[in-house]
Amino acid sequence: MSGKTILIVEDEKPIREMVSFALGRAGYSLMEAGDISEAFECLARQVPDLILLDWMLPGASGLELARRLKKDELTRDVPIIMLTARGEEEDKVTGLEAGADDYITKPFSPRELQARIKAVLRRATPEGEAGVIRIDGLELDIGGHRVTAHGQSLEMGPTEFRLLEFFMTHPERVYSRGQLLDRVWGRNNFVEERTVDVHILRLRKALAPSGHDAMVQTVRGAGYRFSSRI
Amino acid sequence: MSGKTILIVEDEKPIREMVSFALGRAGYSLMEAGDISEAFECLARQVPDLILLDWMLPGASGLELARRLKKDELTRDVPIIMLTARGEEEDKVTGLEAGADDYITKPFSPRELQARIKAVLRRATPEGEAGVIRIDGLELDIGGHRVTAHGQSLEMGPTEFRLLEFFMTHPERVYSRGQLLDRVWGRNNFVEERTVDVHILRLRKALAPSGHDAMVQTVRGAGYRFSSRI
DNA sequence: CAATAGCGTGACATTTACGTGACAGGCTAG
DNA sequence: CTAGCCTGTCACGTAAATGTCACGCTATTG
Repeated sequence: MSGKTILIVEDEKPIREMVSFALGRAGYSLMEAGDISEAFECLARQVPDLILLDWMLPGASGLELARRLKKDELTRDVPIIMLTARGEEEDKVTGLEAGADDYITKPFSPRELQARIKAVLRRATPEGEAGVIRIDGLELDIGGHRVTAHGQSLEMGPTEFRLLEFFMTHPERVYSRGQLLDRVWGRNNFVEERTVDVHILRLRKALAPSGHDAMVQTVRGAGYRFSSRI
Repeated sequence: MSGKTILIVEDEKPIREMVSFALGRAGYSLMEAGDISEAFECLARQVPDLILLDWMLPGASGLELARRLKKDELTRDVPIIMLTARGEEEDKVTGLEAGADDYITKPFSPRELQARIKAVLRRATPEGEAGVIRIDGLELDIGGHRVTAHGQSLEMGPTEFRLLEFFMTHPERVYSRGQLLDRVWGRNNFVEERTVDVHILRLRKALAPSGHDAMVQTVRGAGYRFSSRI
């Protein structure tokens, strides 16, 4: 439907074919590469909209490739999702440092993969340019990473900002702590669910000066909701 | 506490019992099937929230069952976790293509199983507009976890909300206290049947401000019914 | 009419869920 | 290196929710 092009760099053929099958059916255009040199061939032909990059590759590692991609002017803005084997948790940190936008632990399901891809593409697309969301006098400038109410600037930490960003793009709906961890913190991380409470508290404190803290609502036994209605 | 229902299809009884024990203690409602036909019996009775599906089954394979489940309208959206023996890597690919959402390699620990189940269930809830059910001026917004009547918000506890949600998705039909305990509280819990009465009372009180409490009707000797007709 | 089973309802103890302050570790800038 | 911010986790107190019971009312049965 969208016709986005995705490059997958993965040396294990079964996985590559599975991904190719699943994404092809989802309407994406696929380019496949089994190693680094093939990857560069593909990149020379067309700059994809997203890159799926295996962590373990013959020759140079996926990490190295990620670094090089992030240095090149042409591929700098192409989001990267790393594919890692289970238990390489430390690698995750290095991978994200190298410029990866997300990562998935193998084995993963097509459904999960599609969800991640959708999420990453949504984050990467020019939505950031246009983005000033305004609800009930509260303004969120995504590009400028700024929150204002009645001209007054509201200060908050990065996590609170992401939380508010998610809330303002998904208002009037309840999200459980688990869902918020998925959507705001990123998937498969090992953060306690109660941590969400603390950041909700911090977000409320940050919104308090303008009185918008009342929009962050607790739904007992269900989760939290951002709403202009009482 | 969530009361999600899980169907396990597995011919090896020891594994089935281990899983059943572990998940039962974790608060899930279990349905067990030893083969394909038993699986269909269970599915006819109730559509579960998740299916644990053994790869090797007598008769048709788990793969075949997965395919059929993904074709049926009712069970299309139910996530499936495949249970495979070690080293069936290719099967895994095929299984995921067939629509499985995840897979676990035997032997697995109850802890790992629970983690996977939790993860899959968390992702299963779709992003799209969860429907708003409206009966006779009473509106139930499932996604927003809200009940309104004529723009006025009606407050109630979590259990009352689940009860009303069940009633509004199954109106015009009488349910016994036992059935309500099964469907709203979840199976295998040890709650007195008379407790249902109390929550019916609380639900009626919550609906009273708009006069919709009359829709919760007592059928003497049989149970309760939610109906717009008097 | 009396006896009885079924149901409504207020009260209460316990459990659960949530808000909140405090704190240690990590990261960054100076 | 140090100071300061951000983050995740914990512990504790409080408010809400839950399950159970007892009592009384009501419909049903004989």
